[in-house]
Amino acid sequence: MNAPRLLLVEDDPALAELLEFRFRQQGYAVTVTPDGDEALLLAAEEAPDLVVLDWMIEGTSGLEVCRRLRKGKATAHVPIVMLTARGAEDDKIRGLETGADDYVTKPFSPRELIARVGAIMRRIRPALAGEVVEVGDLSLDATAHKVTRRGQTIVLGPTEFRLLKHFMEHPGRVFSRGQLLDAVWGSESEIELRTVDVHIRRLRKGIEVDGATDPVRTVRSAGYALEAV
Amino acid sequence: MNAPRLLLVEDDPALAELLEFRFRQQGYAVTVTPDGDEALLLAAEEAPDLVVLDWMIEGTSGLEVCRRLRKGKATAHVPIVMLTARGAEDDKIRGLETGADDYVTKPFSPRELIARVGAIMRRIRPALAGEVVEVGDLSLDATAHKVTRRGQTIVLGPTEFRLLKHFMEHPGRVFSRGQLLDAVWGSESEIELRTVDVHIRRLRKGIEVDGATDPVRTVRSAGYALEAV
DNA sequence: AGGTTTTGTGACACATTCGTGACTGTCTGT
DNA sequence: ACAGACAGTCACGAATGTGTCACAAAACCT
Repeated sequence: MNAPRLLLVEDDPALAELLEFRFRQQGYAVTVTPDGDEALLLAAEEAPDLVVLDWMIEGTSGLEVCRRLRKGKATAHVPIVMLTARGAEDDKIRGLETGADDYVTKPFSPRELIARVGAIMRRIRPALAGEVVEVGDLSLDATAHKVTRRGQTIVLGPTEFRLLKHFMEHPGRVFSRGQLLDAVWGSESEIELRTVDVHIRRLRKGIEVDGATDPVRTVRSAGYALEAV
Repeated sequence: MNAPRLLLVEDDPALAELLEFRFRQQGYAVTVTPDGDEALLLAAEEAPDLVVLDWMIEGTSGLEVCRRLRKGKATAHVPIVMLTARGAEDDKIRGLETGADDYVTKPFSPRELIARVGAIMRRIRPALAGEVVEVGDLSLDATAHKVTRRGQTIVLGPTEFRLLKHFMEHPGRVFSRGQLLDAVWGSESEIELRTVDVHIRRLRKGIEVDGATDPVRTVRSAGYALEAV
C-alpha cells in the first residue's frame, strides 16, 4: 500500500476526471484540485511524489504555483509536469525556468502524459523505480527489498520496511501517527494510532547497529521523523 | 488549534452569511460585522490575520476604515482585501493607495475571493505552505518541526514551539495574553492569562544561545512581541 | 520616595505522551 | 495440525510537559 502519490491540478472537470481515472489505473494515488491555492496547501500536507499542473487554473496561476512549490522546503524537489495550451512557447520557457521538469502541450493523449509522468517518476524518484535511496548511513533498495547500514545488511518485517521507505523518501520531515497510517497502512485502515509507536520501536530495533545513533527522532505531541545522521 | 483568523466587514446579510460559511469551510475562524466602526474595534481586539472589507458599509466608510487600520499600530500590517462595486476604478485606486493589498470587483464568485485570500494568507504566513520562516537570527522549519538560531539547533516543548511559530508568522507585532491564548492554545481554552507569562519565560530560556540578545520584547500592560534582531 | 500595578521566576502537583514488554490472533508454509 | 513470523492491542512505568501559585523584581505613577 505504498502507491506513488500524484497531485493533479486541473480545472476542467472532464479532463480532470479522465486523467484521475487513468492515473489510478496505473497505480497512482491521485488527489485532484481545480485551484492553485488549494494545490499549494495539498502539496504541503500530502507530500505528493509528483505534481501535474495545468497552466491556466483558478486562483494563483500555474507559474506562481510552480515557483512557490520550488520555494517551499518540503516541496522543493517534487517533480512538476506542466500542461500548456498549444503553442504557448512563452509559457514553456518560463515554466522550465521556474523549475518544471517537463511539459505536455494540449491537446495530448492521456497515454502520452502517463508515459512522461512515468519517465520522470523513474528518473527523479529512484526508489519508486526500484533503485537505491540513501539517507545518512542508511541505504534502501526497493526492488531487492533490502536495507543496509554501514555495509551491514538489515532485515526488516514488511511493515517496518514500508515505514522506513516512506521516511527515507521524505527525510527530515515530521509525520503524525495519522499521516503514517495513511501512507504506510493505507488511508482506509482503522488501526489504533498507538500501533504506530510499536512499529517505530520495531524499526528502531531493526536498524540498530554497533555504535550508530538512532536516526528516528520522536517529536513529542507531533509524530516521528527520520534524521539524516 | 491555530486557524487563521479573518475579519469580514460586509453589510449585505445574505452575502455576509454566504462568505462566512465558505470561509469557515476553508478552515478560517471568521468574525463578521456589518459596521465600519465595530470593525475597527474588532480588528484591534481580535488581531485577525486578514481583513475582507466591503467598500460600501454602514458607519465609517471602507476607505476610512482602511486608512485607520493602517494607522493603528497593532493593525498596521494586517493585509486587507477590498470588495468594490463594478467599475468603480476610482475606489480601486484610492483603496490601493490607502494600503489595501488586493481588491475584488463585485460581482465575484466566492471561489475567486477565497483564492485571493488564500494567496495573501500564504504570502503572510509562509509556514502554512511548509516553508522555512526566518526572523532575525531565528529560523523555523514547520515541516521538520525544527528551530535553529545562529546555526545551533534548538529544542522546544510543543507549546513553546507553537508560540514561537505564531510570533514568527507575525514578526514585530504585539499580542496580548488573550490573543496568544486564542492563537496558540485555541479559542475555547480556559487558561489563566498569567500562564502565558510562564510560557514566554520558557520560550526565552529555550532560545537562549551564547551572546545573543533576547528577541522577545515585553510590552508593559499590552503583551509580547518578537523582535527581528 | 512611597505606593501601586505589572511582570519575572522558581517550585510543585498534575496530566499527557512515549517506550516497552507481553499477549493474542492470523496467516503461511510444511 | 504445527511452528514460526508478523501484526495489532493493551497496560504500566518512565519521561516530559503543563498550568497555577506565591513571592521577588521591575516599572509606573503621583
